[in-house]
Amino acid sequence: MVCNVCDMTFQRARTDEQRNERRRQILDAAAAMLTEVPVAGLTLTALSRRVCLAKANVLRYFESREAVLLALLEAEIADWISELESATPGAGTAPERGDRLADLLATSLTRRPVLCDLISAQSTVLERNISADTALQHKRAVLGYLGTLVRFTGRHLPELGDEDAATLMQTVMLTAVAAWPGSRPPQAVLDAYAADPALAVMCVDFTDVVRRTTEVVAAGLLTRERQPR
Amino acid sequence: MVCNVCDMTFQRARTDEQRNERRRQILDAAAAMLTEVPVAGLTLTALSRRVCLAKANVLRYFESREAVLLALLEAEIADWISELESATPGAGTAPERGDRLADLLATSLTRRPVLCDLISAQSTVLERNISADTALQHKRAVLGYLGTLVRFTGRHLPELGDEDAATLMQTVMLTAVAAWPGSRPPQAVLDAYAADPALAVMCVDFTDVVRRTTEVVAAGLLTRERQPR
DNA sequence: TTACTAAGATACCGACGGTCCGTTATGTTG
DNA sequence: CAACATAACGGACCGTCGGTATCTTAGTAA
Repeated sequence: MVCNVCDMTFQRARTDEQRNERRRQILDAAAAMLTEVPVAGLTLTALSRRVCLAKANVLRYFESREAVLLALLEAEIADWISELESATPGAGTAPERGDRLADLLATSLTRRPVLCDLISAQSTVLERNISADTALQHKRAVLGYLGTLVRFTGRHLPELGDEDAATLMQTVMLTAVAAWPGSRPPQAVLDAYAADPALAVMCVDFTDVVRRTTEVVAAGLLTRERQPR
Repeated sequence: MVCNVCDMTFQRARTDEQRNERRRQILDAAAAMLTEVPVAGLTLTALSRRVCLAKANVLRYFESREAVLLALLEAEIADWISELESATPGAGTAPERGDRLADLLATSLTRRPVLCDLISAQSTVLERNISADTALQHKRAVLGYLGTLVRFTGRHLPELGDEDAATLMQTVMLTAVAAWPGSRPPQAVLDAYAADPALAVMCVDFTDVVRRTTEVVAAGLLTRERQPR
């Protein structure tokens, strides 16, 4: 199946380098598809068609559909973090810096729908059908990224201790995960929301929720910092 | 298929009352199963076996598998709220009442794993495969419950305005949804967590996260209340 | 007793994730 | 250049999923 759509420079991957290239192609295709369909809608058949490979051959490179998505998640997190790291903390009072951090997190997450989709599907959908080995490896990777995020937070709000910085980041991530409109309801339902003013509340703005949560939690933690119980 | 396990007092539901009884039996069975398997693992076949009905007959009472779970979700929320309503606000400073509210929410949610499972699966899993009509009806019901929860919060922390009470409850629910260990990883993975101290962090305590988030967010909102930007 | 209606049971559908096995491209050796 | 060994590949296939169509039969009313 020589594909004239995909840029297959070789038909059969025989060296390690070529195999890595195949993995990358699969991940790229998955990422592209996730901009069109929700995580649950990404099927192996469709993915394999996209990379011009038979389904069995996708499973040759990843132990399961979930393993593909988990690998993609790690790549997306790494990319996001490297974007965050390029932002310098800046000056101002602690609340001001908290607000700026809130804005930075909210807008950068909003710009990465694929990442948000994957994170929010992580516990419910992804961590099934995975060998214990893969799961552990993934967890270790995520743990590393979490540490980086906490240090990042600490650099922006040094008045928070390590523990509170971790709490802040944890709360923000949890909120983001839950507030992400995972897979949007069908259009008919959205239309009905728009028609009924009472239901408009249902359409929470993701960016706004994440920003507000970060601001408020940072404020709460800073308050407690000053006057510990 | 006359079942000697289920308490089928009639074989064929012919009156409205009997049909409601069937619906209740189905919901009860689903609730019981959710204490054993995660939402994603509750299959129509298993559910129908449990209520001693053919699969097609379960779908006679609910438009789809998701509709069953959505109906169960509403029932569980209603039950939870009626438990919350029975708690009286009590006295003390605002932060003290905030902490008590945090504890109340955290412990009551922890005691309701089925509710947490369903809420956390709501956007990702449940709101698919539902007619627009059912979706709207469900959303309206949830909206009503949310309003009750916000009023409940306002009664415990009257110094928060309506808007901040809503923000608090929203954040708490979002955090709870995301922190809920949806469907637990396989036992082998859990064992490995226990073995590796660095991975122990992964086992966040749900009750603790919800309690802390509520406390901190309440504190943050109260701070801003006193000194609006 | 008979006839009608709707609840229940059965067979089936397409799509899913995943596996098996025969085929063949491709680098290596004579 | 030809023969070979190997492993990437393709496609047929499996069991299970949610859901539908259709037939059977229980329960009621005439």
